[in-house]
Amino acid sequence: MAHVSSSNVFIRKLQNISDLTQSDIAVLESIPLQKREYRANQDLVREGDRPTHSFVVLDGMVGSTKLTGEGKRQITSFFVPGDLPDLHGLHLSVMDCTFSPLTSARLGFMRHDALRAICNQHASISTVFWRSTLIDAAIYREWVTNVGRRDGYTRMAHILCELIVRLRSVGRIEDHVAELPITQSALGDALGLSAVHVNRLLQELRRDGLISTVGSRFHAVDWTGLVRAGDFQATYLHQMTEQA
Amino acid sequence: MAHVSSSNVFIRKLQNISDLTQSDIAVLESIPLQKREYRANQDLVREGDRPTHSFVVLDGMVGSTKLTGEGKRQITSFFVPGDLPDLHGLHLSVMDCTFSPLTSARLGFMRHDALRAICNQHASISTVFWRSTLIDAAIYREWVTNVGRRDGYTRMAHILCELIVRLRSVGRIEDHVAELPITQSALGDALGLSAVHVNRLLQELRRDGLISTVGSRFHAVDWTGLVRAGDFQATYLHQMTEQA
DNA sequence: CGCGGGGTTGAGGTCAATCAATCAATGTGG
DNA sequence: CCACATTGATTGATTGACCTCAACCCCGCG
Repeated sequence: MAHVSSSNVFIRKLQNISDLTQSDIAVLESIPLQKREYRANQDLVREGDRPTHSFVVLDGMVGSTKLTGEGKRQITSFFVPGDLPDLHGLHLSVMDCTFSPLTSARLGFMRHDALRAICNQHASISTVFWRSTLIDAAIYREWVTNVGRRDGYTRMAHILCELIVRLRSVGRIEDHVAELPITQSALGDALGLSAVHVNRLLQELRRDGLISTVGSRFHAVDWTGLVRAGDFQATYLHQMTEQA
Repeated sequence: MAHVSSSNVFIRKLQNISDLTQSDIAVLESIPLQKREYRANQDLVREGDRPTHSFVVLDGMVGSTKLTGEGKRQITSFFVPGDLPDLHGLHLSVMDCTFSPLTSARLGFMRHDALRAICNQHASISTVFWRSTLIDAAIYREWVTNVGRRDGYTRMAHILCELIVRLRSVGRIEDHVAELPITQSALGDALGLSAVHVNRLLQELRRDGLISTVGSRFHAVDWTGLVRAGDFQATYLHQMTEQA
């Protein structure tokens, strides 16, 4: 099940959100990547940390999480292969959230000083990185809306749509089948719902013929139905190639 | 009731989040500002638009809002004087949310091409702008958490704390009294709550001696109590000068 | 084999939504 | 200047979405 392009998934993602010249790509490929493997729930970067590296997701899924004073966890965003979850650390010295893998994951770490040097020398790359963080922000905005104003059923369908579109854009999906080995309780923490309720919502989505699951494989049986049920419009993902 | 520094509130805000050199400031001051007045709820920029300008809030409050398919409104963030709500338009061509003033407001519009030119010539200013958008993103993250995992009472206290800190950092607050002429239903749309419930929560906060209100003036009678009740830590605002 | 994590199910409780009135403040046209 | 409309705040009663608690099942694993 080895995927093509291990370190290149990151370039593929950036190509998805902007036009890169050949020389840009060459520069990006030259960035030294320190690769490491993680198991789920091993914290990568913690709230309060002052990291010296940012990382790219090569395989698996990562979540940015926050804990409330009451000890409840909120996942504020998912990150899929190609994403740069904590790129903002480049200009925000102290982390305001924790990053942890939601599945076993392979990550590539890049030194901040190397990234800064590249940004200074290559305005176009600086812009791409900026743009990447802006899309993250757009996703956060959508999540505020999702959690704040959509009911559980819609919310769940919405997040599945988002994941499927994002995974597809980096070639991690054939047809409408996504490999999502995340727990229902992680889904709950992302949606602001309890794990129990997540379970029932998934049953409802299955009953309505929108999805089917085998183990950790999610199949969007009725994609247009899922999109409709999830009140989902992909514009907030700001991809260059529009998804169906 | 005229405030000092009309167009300079924007520079003051940027100084709050980074070190600016005198020459940076001179450049920022040279940006042509087209000033305009708005009344509450007049849309400024709409979801789907491709704006050619970004704007700075000079007076009043602005919200970034989204509508769900069901017609429910979510405010995904508040913006106070000095803020650049749609600076992301510089690198994200099509807007994924609508900006509208929540109070009567005075705004200053800046041409994108002028901003891009400045970013190309002054790396430090480009970085400040980037950083500003990253802080917006950090606020969105906190809002996801607030809406997703805190109960109404805490949520309300939290947002009041955020507003007070942000307003204070641009000199819009004496003591702990904030002028917030926004409606309770706008507060509800920001918190993912109904206007009715907002009303009851405010009563509770008053009853508990945390705030008092006279018309649109919010007074944080017991600031530390409010901070505690709101589970509020200002680190996510990434201000250089730590607030008490 | 026993343990533990994750998924599933049922029952009961609660926070907050909805519906519906009332009231105050403001504005408007005749 | 007053009848009337409008907007926002407030209150009460009812409903419902989702939570919590608690059990049970399944499966992989030491």
